[in-house]
Amino acid sequence: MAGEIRTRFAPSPTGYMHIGNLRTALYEYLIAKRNNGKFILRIEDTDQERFVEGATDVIYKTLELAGLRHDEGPDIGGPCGPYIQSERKGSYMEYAKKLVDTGAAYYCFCSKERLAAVKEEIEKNGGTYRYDRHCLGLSKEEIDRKLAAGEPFVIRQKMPDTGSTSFEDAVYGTITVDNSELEDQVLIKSDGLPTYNFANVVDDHLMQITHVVRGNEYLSSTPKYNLLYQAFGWDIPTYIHVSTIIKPDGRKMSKRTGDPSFEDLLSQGYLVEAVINYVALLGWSPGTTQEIFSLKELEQAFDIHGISKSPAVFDINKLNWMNGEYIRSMTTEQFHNVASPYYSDALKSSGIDTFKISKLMQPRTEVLTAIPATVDFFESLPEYDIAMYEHKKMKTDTANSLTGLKAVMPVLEGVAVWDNDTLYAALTGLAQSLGVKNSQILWPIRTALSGKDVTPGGATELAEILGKDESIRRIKIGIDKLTRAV
RNA sequence: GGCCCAUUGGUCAAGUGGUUAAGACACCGCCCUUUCACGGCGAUAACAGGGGUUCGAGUCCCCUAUGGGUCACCA
Repeated sequence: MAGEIRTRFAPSPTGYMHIGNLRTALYEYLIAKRNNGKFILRIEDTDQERFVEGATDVIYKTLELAGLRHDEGPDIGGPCGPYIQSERKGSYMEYAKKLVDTGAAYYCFCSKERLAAVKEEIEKNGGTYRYDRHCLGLSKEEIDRKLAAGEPFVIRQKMPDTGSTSFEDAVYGTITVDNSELEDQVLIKSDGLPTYNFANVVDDHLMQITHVVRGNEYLSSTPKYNLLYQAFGWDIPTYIHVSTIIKPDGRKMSKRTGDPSFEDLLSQGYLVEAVINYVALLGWSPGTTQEIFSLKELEQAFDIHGISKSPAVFDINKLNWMNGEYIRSMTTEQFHNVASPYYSDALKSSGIDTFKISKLMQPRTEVLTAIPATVDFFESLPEYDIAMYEHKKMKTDTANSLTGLKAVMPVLEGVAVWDNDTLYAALTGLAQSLGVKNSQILWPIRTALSGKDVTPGGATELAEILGKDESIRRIKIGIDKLTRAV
């Protein structure tokens, strides 16, 4: 383990994996892989009040779906277990007491009521509340007496009275904060469990984490962590703080405002690979113009240097494009596999060759969920307005559409092989012999076949898929409609 | 409010004192074309503002503005 790069993903189980979390996990995974290191999963569940049933399963499932395999974790074990903080609670108190012994921490018996009162008083006068160190001056005897009497207590970190604390961040550089800004934060809560701030440091050390990746909301508490590392005499990890992912309106992505989680995106028709690729590039640049990266390629290319400091807007447009790129790079068979669930049962049992539909759909699909509404007309001809036959650029109107469709009938009846090429040759031949533009024949047919103004493929492609009988039936319907109107 | 951080086109972003300030998405136009897409070509569009330092500043320093974070026995 010595000398090895070790990163960790340390979510608290809330039951919702938002995109920012996913990106953090991804970066941690990539840093580990890039350096032949280990990627560790640790569950931070020290907040009993926020416990959510089944939430850890969401985490396992997401990592697995995303392909971010961890090397150590609650489900697979490892040399630094247990990997669930609530199962490690015994050791935190021990470490906190070590700090008490060296004077880097102290017992505090202040009630929440007293703290609240002090805070209210200070804020009433426009001041900034910070714990007033009421218990710092307690004598040894007094402390022992209170402890023996079973009084509830917390353990607080003692911040230096003077000077300042600096730390290095791989993204933001050197950051210095005046020690007077630092509060004597709680390390051990009155329920005996550690706070996140403390458990995090202890566990990162015990698990020999070398690179800590987290959201930059932790930037301001990092000096306190450094002080803890120093008090213990432990090595300080490389900090990598990443910016937030925001929405076009500038607000943070959140579950509350209905923003999609990783799983939501998948169910909205995005491919895992595309989401991973997109998220990797949200806040990181490879320094080249390459944009399409498989996870394997990211493992090779990822470099901390390319992480950006400023927040990134989650742009669904670009994700759409990227999803389309992934779809287009598939083989037809692969696309057919992912598209098939979006074809209705009725369509699949209609005798229509859905593989041919997939062929047409592949270059036209960005998001899988758009498929049903695009192919519905294959299943049954929708009601449509004959105004659709009028098209300026195609030089069609209801009158010449009607004559066109009538002229088309015998050609279709007589065609030898019912496929796109043959049909196209026959119909353009017809147009030529009639002295009209191809579009004047093909546009009315496409309209009659689909009843839609936009279709995935042209008249003859649709005709091939619909088959001779159905195509002719639909064209007759078109002729009827037009005849009644003219 | 104190402290910390950020700011290159609408969006993602390259850029580490000397560039005509890349590339991509979106948008717009043209080509291809049996609609739509795909593909190809092209156009519009940016260093937040002001002071310095320097022969020279998107790059370094200061101020201002705007945005974000943080100030819990939450993580």
